[in-house]
Amino acid sequence: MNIAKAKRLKRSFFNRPTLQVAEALLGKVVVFNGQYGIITETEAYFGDDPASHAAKGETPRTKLMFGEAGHAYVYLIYGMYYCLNFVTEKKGFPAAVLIRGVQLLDKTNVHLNGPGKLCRYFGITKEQNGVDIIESKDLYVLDIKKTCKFSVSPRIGIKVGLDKHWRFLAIES
DNA sequence: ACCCCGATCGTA
DNA sequence: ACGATCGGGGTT
Repeated sequence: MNIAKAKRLKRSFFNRPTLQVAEALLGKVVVFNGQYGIITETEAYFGDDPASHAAKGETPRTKLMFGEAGHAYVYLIYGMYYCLNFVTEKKGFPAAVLIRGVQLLDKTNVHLNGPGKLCRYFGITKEQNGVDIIESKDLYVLDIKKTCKFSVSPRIGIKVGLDKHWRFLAIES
């Protein structure tokens, strides 16, 4: 895996239908402060889906989901865990992809399975909320041009929108 | 000012 | 199965 030659994902990658982005992010590498994680699990939240934070309209917290694609949306959940999302689709349309799991590049035996574990290990907090991952020197995603086999399922930890199979899980090789 | 609850996780 | 822990957002 030639990380050194890998290029960052451009805004156009994120500025398209959220389900496409959620699927395409599998196998890409999220980078934060020199730490590398191969994305293994994602979930899509967009439009008027009742499970989305933005379902009831734009608020101070959710305004990022309505903003330009390619920004980080980080929120605190259950008073103790942060969750990392990447905003997708055109400005004005609320959408984001939740990063639920990564495999560490340099510790292949460590699998951070769960959005809270991922942020805790990487040290991602509210500080990263709103970061432009196309321009940031600290937080971005590398395109290693790998296509993944994957399965889909309902999203985790929600009580509504369970009819939508918008969770994408890379199949172990 | 108050109340409810959540895109989770570790322990039991 | 359940408790920890706290901010967002709606209601009084």
